[in-house]
Amino acid sequence: MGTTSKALSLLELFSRATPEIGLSEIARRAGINKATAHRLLGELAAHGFVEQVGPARSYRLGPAFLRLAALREASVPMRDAVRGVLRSLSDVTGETAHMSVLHGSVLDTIAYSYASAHGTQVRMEDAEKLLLHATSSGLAVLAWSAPDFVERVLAGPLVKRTPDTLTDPGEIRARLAPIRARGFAVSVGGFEADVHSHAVPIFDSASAPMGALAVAAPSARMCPDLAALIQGELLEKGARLTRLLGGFAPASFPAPQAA
Amino acid sequence: MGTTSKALSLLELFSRATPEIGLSEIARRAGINKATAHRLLGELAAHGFVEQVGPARSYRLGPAFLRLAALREASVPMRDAVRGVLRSLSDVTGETAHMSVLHGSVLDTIAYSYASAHGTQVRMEDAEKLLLHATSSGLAVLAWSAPDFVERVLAGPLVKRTPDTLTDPGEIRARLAPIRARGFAVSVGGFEADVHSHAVPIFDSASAPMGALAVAAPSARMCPDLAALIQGELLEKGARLTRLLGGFAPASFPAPQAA
DNA sequence: CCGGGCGGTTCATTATTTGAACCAAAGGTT
DNA sequence: AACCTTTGGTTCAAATAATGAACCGCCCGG
Repeated sequence: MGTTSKALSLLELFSRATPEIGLSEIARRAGINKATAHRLLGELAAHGFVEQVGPARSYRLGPAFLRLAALREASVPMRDAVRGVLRSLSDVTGETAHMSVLHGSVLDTIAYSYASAHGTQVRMEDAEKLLLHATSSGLAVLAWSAPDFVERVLAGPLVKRTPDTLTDPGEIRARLAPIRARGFAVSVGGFEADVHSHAVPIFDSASAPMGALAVAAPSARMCPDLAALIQGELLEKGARLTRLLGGFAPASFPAPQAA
Repeated sequence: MGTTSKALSLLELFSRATPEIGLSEIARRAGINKATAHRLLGELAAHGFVEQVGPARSYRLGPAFLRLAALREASVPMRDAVRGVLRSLSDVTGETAHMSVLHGSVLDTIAYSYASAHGTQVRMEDAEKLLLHATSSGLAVLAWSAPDFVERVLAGPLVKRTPDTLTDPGEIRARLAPIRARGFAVSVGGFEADVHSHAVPIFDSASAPMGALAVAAPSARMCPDLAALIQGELLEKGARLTRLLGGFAPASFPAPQAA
């Protein structure tokens, strides 16, 4: 791994749960020397990627991301399209909708939308990184991924997040064909207990799955009617989002109008 | 300069005008070897900071900024506050409002808002980086900056962007005291010809100027009434924004209610 | 069919990164 | 108040990683 990668990986340490971290803690979590961490953070800070704050001189993500995210949006409008789709999904289904994009072998949640209807909602604040084998979003992505990528994921350690998490490679592999046939994936309590979620893949311009659109509901509220509603909405909105982002569903993807 | 800084500075090459750049072009503009650029871009790409696109394999800013900008917003809510203030500023004044933050010795424009009123508007798309000596925003920041920082800026090369750009260190120095007394800075055609702009500084939690809030109007439309309106609005909205961002105006800052 | 541009790769040379040991300062505990 | 631990930050010789000229194969226009 290059020096630059080490520096960039320091940025991965920040999360909603830990938005500010001290020097020693960063070095410890990243598994690098304190002096090295200090120098790398200095370089990141010079470019506005991190900044120091407070009397403890803790580090947090810097202001450069405002500018760069705006620039990214200018060249690849995505946020607005995603937001609109999520809003309408959560409105219609009355449940939490979220979108995540593939990053290495995990899914990063980039946006979510809560419904105003119910008191209980599946919350997404603490689910920034989704595991491919443990979520409906992950299964949706795997189902349309290249076989060697799937095998690499299934070969790696499959963390058992909950008692219901699928960790048997064979079982997961067997689930992918039905997902491909129906166009969406389902997970019941695989990531968080008592959460029933549906997901459809979103494709890029090369027809490769680049992420997933999902609706998560409390298991207690799931029923055939709600499931049918969510599935129909996801297939329709997923197809629309893929188009909005300039992507194409592969020819093998089931036609959305097939009810 | 460290290796990491070189990699990060590649990100500065992207702009609204050039959102996608090829490998050779990147190496040329950054003044580094093609092989080096290739390796650095590879590391950036592995973390989602850039991505390759199209048959030409050009590079553009990557999707990681969506996630990181969202995280930055979660720890330092800024964008929403800025947006709201800008919107109301451009509505009330009928002119273009913009916000920029200090980054080294330039100002990065992070957001702007156009008014719906006039056909002619000062456009901000091509003004991502503002020079401190040539803009009202820059003068507003300089007026409340530490003397050694001011001297360092005035010592450096002062680019003459237009015939009206101030480039005499002595003259600029002399302008800062009146700015401090009134609370806002003015620039007439110093950055773009025929643009008349006003700006107030925005302060951070240490009462240091972290950026500026500005209103830019075509010179032809400027008159005493409009100037008075803009000045009053800027002082009020600037004070509010400083507070919204968790900052504090220094004791020396003129009270906004002093009409 | 020939340049000349492109993206990407190789490998010996070189300069940069690295980390143990070291500060001074700031709590916590006895 | 003496002590221990941990904090952010610094130093410098040793070791590792970055570097760039030359090199592909490719595609496009002449």
